[in-house]
Amino acid sequence: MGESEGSEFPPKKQQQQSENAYFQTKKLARQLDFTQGVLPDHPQSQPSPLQKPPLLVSPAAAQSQPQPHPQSQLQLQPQVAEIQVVPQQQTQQQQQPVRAVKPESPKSTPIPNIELKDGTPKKQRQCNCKHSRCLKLYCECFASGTYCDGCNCVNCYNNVENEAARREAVEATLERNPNAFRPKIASSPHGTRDSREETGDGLVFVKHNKGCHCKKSGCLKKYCECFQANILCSENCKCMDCKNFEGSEERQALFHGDHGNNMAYIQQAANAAITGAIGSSGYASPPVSRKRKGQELFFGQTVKDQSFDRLGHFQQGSHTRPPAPSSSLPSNPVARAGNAITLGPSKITYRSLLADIIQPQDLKELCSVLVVLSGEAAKTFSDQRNSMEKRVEDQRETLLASSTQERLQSHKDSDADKIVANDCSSANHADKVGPDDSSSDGADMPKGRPMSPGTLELMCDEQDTMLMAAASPNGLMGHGCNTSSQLPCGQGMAKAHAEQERIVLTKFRDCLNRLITFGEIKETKCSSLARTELGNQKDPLSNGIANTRSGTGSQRGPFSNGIVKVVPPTAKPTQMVTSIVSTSGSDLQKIPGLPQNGDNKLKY
DNA sequence: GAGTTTGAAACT
DNA sequence: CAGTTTCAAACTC
Repeated sequence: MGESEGSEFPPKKQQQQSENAYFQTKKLARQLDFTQGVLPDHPQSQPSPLQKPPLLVSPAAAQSQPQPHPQSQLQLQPQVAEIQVVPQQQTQQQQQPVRAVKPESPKSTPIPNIELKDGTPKKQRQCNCKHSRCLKLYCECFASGTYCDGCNCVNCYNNVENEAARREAVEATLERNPNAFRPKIASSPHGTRDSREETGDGLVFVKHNKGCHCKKSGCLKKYCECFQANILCSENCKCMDCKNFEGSEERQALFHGDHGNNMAYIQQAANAAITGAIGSSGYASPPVSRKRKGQELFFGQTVKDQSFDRLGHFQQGSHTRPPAPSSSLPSNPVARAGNAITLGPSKITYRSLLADIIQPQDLKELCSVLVVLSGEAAKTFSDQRNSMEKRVEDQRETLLASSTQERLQSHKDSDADKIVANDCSSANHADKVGPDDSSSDGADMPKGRPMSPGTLELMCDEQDTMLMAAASPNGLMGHGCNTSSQLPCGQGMAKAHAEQERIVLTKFRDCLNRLITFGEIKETKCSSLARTELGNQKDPLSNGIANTRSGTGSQRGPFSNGIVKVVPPTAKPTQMVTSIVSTSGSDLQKIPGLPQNGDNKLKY
């Protein structure tokens, strides 16, 4: 905390008086003088080509969990080739801040650039901080968890060169408010609005966590964080004379005739499609959260927003929003169903990138495959062990027929075998304990839902006996492995178990890897789609972001509203798993007793 | 571009 | 927690 002074900048009251001294100190520290005003490009003499590391990080991380090490969440994350949507650089003022609370208003919503963090991205925003050293939440860069880069700030400490001070500032900020770096706009389970027409039963309302406190802007200017975030004010707000509510004439007037608004939705959708795949609580990139009540954001597959309908959805009546409108103002109903979130009355659905890749039946099939694999491995090992037993027996007979000295040696071998046999016995004992344990363990298992034999079989470590018995339908494993056996069955079983486990885990790993691959493919598609469409947006109202399968005009209809449609991977789910599993090992297809049909069904 | 307004953040 | 101050963005001219 030697740097505490660094984070404890302008000592409150005396700041103005001692500002000179303060800055002098800081100048000493930085040996830089930015008091000359705005620097053209890199005021902080940022040496590294540090793009504003889309830090998405910190908010996301903070979102997902408490921050034991807050500072660590504000690190660069350069290697991740994640995609982000940033506003198109129009004017500097229009540049989209990274901060969740600073999305552009519909009026001036910039067209976002979807950029890969591979070096191509452009800077999102440039702050102009002068007195905060960019180490307070006043600074959008800092607030968003990014380093300043190319900003017009003065005396900036929000850079790598001043990481220590920065870290201090982060800590201090988090100390004041542990949620400081979390997204302010969040969807939360809520729900009064009927969503039966949606796919799910839950509702999620997007709203400002803290709410705004506007007094004069009517919440219809970008001073208002809610408005800026393109959401309606909620019960969290303590605003006065709010006009940012469903049914507000002023608000409608604001949006009517402003087709540019739809860019916001495109941006939202694109962002959501790209970054939101992780979940609603994912990255806090501002556009993701941008949403308007009564208007739907569609991340997903079925986009059915109507740019005009959204206004039609506004409640009629009350033009004077009650301070706590939530009850009467069902803001942003978001129906969540599985991995899909449907917002609002229309059908904008948020879906995970993996939503179409894996389905319940696929999991069942996968489990079946793994079970079969396990059994096959057990059988194979049993056969091998049987042959080995035979060889050992033969050798033993040979030894018995040899000389006395040889017999002595034979005894030694025999003792060794006995030792192993004892191991086997003990192992078996352990195995025998297994079932008992399993019965007790069973209490630990999910109750109410008995585990399937297949699942139990997969629990190699915990229930060896059960596994071995069940995994060898022919009773192979039980053969020759009892406490009286003089054979090294303990080793054999251990090996068999290990092999079973290895095979199962290997296949499962392959499966997961392929799943990841498919997810990445889909993500890539989404991002390229969004980029393409956002780059081509001419008439967002009529075209918006089209279906990636642009050739299929028939599918264009529902997406002719400027919302991204996330096109699922070409592979069908079942085929996907088939691929995932069967292609991971042709040996699977040789397993007897399994369907070997050559059709598109699963082939293990 | 300068000045004003605004509301969040910071502080008391 | 409420009131005040500081701050930077939004806005206006």
